[in-house]
Amino acid sequence: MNREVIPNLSVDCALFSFDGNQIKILLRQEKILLNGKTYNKYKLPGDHPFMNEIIENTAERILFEQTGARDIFMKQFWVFSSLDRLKRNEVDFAWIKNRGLISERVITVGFYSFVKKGVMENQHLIPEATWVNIHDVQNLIFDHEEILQKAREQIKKDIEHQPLVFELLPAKFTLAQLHNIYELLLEKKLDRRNFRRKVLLAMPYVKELSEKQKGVAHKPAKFYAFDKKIYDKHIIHKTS
Amino acid sequence: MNREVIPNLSVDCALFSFDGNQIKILLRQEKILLNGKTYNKYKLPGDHPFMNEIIENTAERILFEQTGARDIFMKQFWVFSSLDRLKRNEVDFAWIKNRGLISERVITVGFYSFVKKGVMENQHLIPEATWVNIHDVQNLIFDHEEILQKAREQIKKDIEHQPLVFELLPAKFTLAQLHNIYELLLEKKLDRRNFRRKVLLAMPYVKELSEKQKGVAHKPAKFYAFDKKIYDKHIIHKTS
DNA sequence: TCAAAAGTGTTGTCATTACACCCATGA
DNA sequence: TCATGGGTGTAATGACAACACTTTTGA
Repeated sequence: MNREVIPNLSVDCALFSFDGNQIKILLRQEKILLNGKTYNKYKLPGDHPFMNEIIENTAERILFEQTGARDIFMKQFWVFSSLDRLKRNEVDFAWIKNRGLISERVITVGFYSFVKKGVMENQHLIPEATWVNIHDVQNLIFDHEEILQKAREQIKKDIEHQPLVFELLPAKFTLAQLHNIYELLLEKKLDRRNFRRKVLLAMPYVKELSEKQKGVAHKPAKFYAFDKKIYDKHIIHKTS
Repeated sequence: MNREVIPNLSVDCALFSFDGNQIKILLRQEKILLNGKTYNKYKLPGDHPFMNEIIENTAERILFEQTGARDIFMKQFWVFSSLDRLKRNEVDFAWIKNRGLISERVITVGFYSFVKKGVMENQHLIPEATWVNIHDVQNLIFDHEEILQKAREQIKKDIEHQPLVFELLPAKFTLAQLHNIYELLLEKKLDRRNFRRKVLLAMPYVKELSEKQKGVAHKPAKFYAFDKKIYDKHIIHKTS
């Protein structure tokens, strides 16, 4: 592969995961040297596309490099082209200069992506990468706060119409987990009973399994699974 | 302004208009010379961003250059980065070479935009630009067919939640025109009575005017107008 | 008086909301 | 036996779909 990169374009990935209770974001911890002082900043993983690489592959490559996992769900959602996005802050700009300035003008394509906790546990996260609870995110470099915010807004829209949340859940999950994820991503309360009914009636592709939770100090919940085949059939039916 | 451009990035604009009956797309007619023959192709207007220009301004500049109009509504909707997008066809690639090859690899950001017919009529369209009925679009260069298609899909989603169609209508319009636009953009029939009721009840920002149509050989329709102030108030109320 | 589009109401169905109690389990 | 979260049903309301006739105008 041709390793020459496109200097004025990059891809940044907001990678989301769900640990059973909370939404987590993958951030890279960056120690930045400036005038003899070290600053700690966090950064969404990103990179420049190679000259002969489509941006979806760039995103895939970034995610693989950070997590060791492939076939992670992802979607481009916005292009950020502000003129000063790398230079709003002296410390941030030092990050660029310290790694050898490619260009002062980089337009970036934001991707958001979802990874299952189980997939992550089988892989080796690189040392600089850390999962941060979405409510504890701070100290982001460049315009990465804005990128993350925009990702969250886009996700709110997208999950209403597409079965994306299953990318965050293990193959077997309980309705309480599903409920929890929707509440966290949409940032609003959903009535538990109405939610269950809606899933069971309006999402025939969420299939009940025979298995139940074990070892919990309350009535064990049934497990469910997302059935892609039923989903595809269902959707073709809906849009025709 | 620094006129150096970003070589590997471009902006392409799918500009929509409504002539009262049909949706039109602005295309540039391109005569391409290859091996002594001339080929006719159509192209969405596009250009490279300047090195110190945000892509939204690039889109604005493109629209102004083509139509002479400013303050046209627009929105970025997707990034197209396929490796062969400029080279799928020998004739298309000749277009690039004939104007001085900047780069064989150009990733493009698609914008869609809406312009009112009235605005256009006060301006001077450049000679190469022509309004083509959306159903008659053919012979597009590069991947512009795909870009246009994706724009139309995005528009279908966006107009369900945002008052974008008013950007296509004159300040005064009839409900029949509004109905017509929705049917054309959504590519489906909408019951006329239900549509009217929904507009009148669910869109309080579509205000009835006292004026009526004149000189039509049937019962004259009332004019309506989009009231942005009421819309803004209404929306703040809805999302809070 | 005709053609053409504007304008208007009702009814049935379905989706959404609000809301409270019993169940199964491990500690 | 208690604490914990799982699981269930009903009634009221609102949104949406289907559907046909009368009105106003210019020709």
